Amino acid sequence: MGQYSERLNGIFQALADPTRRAVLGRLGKGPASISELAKPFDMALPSFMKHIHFLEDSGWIRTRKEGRVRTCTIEKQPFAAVEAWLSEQRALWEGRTDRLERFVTTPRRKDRSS
Amino acid sequence: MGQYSERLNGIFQALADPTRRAVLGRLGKGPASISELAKPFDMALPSFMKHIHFLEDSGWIRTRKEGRVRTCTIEKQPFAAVEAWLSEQRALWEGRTDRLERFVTTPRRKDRSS
DNA sequence: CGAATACTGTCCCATGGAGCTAAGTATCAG
DNA sequence: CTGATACTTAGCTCCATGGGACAGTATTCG
Repeated sequence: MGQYSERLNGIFQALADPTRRAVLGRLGKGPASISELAKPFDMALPSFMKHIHFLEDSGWIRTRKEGRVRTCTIEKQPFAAVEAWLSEQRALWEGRTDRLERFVTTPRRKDRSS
Repeated sequence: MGQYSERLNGIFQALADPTRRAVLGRLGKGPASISELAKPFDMALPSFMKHIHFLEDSGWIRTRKEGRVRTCTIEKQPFAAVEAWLSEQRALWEGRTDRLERFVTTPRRKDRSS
């Protein structure tokens, strides 16, 4: 339950940046080259590359260079890790829903924005 | 797909730290006071408080002070936000699994009834 | 060969994160 | 009133992150 903690640090931190989430969104549709990925972002290439490296180091993507083009593909393991964490958490939560009813049964003030 | 982006930044970044994940784990079992939450961590209280504030600012917890004791409770809405993001991502992914088969050799476990 | 393309390496800079200590405030117990 | 408890505020380090500029390398094209 707790020793892949370090891996989760990077996995979640990678998601904490909108550029990186957008890159994952794009890669979810299929592999792409660096410059193709970078195009939508108004950002210098070296800056953008840092995001790519972060995604690669944290395990979200894999990259491979052919000729002068580096192609990126998404990895699915981190999704599983995130889902596993959510499951654990939900299990705790649901193990005590009764005690929580005073808080959650009232309709939340927040929009459900889904 | 992208306008709650800012909220997700904080939501994910909050999870990028093991102390904060542990706090959420603890709070998943029920509300607790600051000092009760802080006890397991070898950390000065002000340092720990930053994590609490981070969790509160990002929406993961709510706190309320009664007398001199501040009690923290977990919020469920960020879970929904994370799950929504995962769903979006999984949808993209699964829309093209065929093209990905060369990378994904392991059987993909579908979502288990969330 | 020479030029364009696609990264890559290096350095700089501002901000923010994560930790600390020390001192302050506000209950609560006696 | 005094003292302990439970935070809170302030201010300080150190390092990581997210951005930039600029120059360099390595392919590919004409």
